[in-house]
Amino acid sequence: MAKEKINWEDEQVRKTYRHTASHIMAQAVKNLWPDTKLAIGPSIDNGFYYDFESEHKFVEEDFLKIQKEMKKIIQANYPLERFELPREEAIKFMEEKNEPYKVELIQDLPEDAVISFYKQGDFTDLCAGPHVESTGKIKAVKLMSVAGAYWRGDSDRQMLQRIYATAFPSQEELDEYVAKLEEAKKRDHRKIGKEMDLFAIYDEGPGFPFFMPKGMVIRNELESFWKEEHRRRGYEEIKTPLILNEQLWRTSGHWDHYKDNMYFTKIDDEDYAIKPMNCPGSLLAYKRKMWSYRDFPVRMGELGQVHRHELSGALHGLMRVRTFTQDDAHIFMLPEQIKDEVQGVVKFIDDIYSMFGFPYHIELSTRPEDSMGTDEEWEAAENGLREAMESLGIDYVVNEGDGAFYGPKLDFHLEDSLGRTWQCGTIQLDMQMPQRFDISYIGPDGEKHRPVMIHRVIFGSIERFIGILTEHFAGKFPLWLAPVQVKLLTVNEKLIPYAEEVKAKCEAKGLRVELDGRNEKIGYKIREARNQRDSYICTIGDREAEANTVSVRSNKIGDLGAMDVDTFIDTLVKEVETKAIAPLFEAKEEK
RNA sequence: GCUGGUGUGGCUCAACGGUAGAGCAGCUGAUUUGUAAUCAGCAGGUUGGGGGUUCGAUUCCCUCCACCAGCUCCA
Repeated sequence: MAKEKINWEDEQVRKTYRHTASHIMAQAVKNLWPDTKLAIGPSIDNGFYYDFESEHKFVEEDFLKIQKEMKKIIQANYPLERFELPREEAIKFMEEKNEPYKVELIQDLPEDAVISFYKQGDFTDLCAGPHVESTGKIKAVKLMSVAGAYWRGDSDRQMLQRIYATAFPSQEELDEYVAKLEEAKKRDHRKIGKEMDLFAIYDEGPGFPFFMPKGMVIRNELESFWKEEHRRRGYEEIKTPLILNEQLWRTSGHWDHYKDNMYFTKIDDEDYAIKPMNCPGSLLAYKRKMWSYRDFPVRMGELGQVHRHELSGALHGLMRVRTFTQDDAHIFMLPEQIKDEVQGVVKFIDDIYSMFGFPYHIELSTRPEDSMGTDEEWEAAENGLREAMESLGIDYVVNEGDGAFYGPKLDFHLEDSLGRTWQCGTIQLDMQMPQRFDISYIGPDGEKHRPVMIHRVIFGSIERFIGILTEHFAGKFPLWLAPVQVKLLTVNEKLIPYAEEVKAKCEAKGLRVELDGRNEKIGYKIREARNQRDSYICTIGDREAEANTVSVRSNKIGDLGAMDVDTFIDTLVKEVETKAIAPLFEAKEEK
């Protein structure tokens, strides 16, 4: 059978294919609800969407109906025909079709733009292309979800209905994708957090997470690790208060640029604010004494808890909360030290992310509309970041207008289980706050000069980073972070004394160990330990007690068989010390 | 904040215009157990909050809150 070959690995091929699918979906929706107005319908990472305005509220029950209509269009195998129109005719064409969004799109095209359309059957859409030759080429489509989306991404404008869908060259590949999605949902940190009892968020405090004992283990390990890594790299640690007076926030510019995200309070009739960022506190700490250029760079680290009033609809488990701890640091330095310092932090972040095997990408966020400072200052700061990146030879994408109000930044984005990206690390170059707080150092000339300041985080926030870790490892954390490193299960009560001995040996070596000596069947205890994702589950029966062994199962690589207790413990200690993400044991041969 | 959806005991879910039911977890007892659930009993919910319609609402309506998806925003 002559099967047409599609190079699905090619991103451009996938995009073209799904873009055509999006036209088919638009046509189907127009067929079923002719009053619908069309906005835009691009392909995206794992599929495509189309934005509609319609009296009809699309619900999931409509999906089958739309898919059926799409099937008809696919079977009709309409060719996709491209044609171009001059601007005025193009506008007239879409006005006649009563498509105001399309008219607006055309009007906003540059004067010299080629205005092209694609026609399939009796459906025509404004489109730059390209497309596959005919609708029959599309083999498998599935509508995924419907959600609101602002026209042109502007929250002041009309909200449209966006239907998300995906398309694949075969039903098998589509099914595989859907199955993969289902699997990914099981790694959701909110689900695992509940199952493993790591953290919880209650109605009493939306966006204000509670960390339970097992979650605290992870958190404390991360923080100790963080402190150690920073000591090694020449950082000093400070702690600044959660509440500081309003004047400070006026000085810092937060009052003018960040007020909507802040919480306020009064003390003795004076106005105070709860800190949404740590930098003003750090600046006060800097100002406590005179600094010499010889002191630079000064690196002041702080695990600083901040509170931000995030929009209710934006909250998401530990990923976006209203209070979180930033693993912050502020670096004060000479202008000529910018490049080295930025590069140092980029490498620092890369070291940490690589250690966990996290894939990430970097974005350079430039000046936002609501910001302070002059164009020259911004340009200098943006160039500073650019140069540091370019001489490191690391790729980045530019995210226009997404910088902090005080400076541009390099953002490090990590992925969650569903491929959504979350900004974690960031390096922000600040030319503003040093001025606003009038900080200085004494240069070699004996005169006062203004230092440059970097704000930076590695994890981003402890909370978000734990969310990413949880999803990446599906709750099977690297041993050094695992809440329960060793779970001992006794086959019967007579074995408890031996199990206690093993437990004491583990504890003596600093391992987190739990003993389940309950009068339950071994299968029951194993099931529970596996559901809790305990790292090493050790079964202890008469055989083990006699030979001074434990029978071990790793939550990552499965059954390891019986092994000598001391060997087992020593290997675990090594696994913890090296912060390995995989067991140091060999997986046992499959029978 | 916006659009749409959801909200039943600790967890996962069922039911219904006539004042809620199961499994798991918990507790008690029996079972002393060899690699993903031993058996029995007990206890646990004014069905997210408030208001309305109704003889009667958890079920219908309104409103607030929270959660989910997406948008906007962001560590």
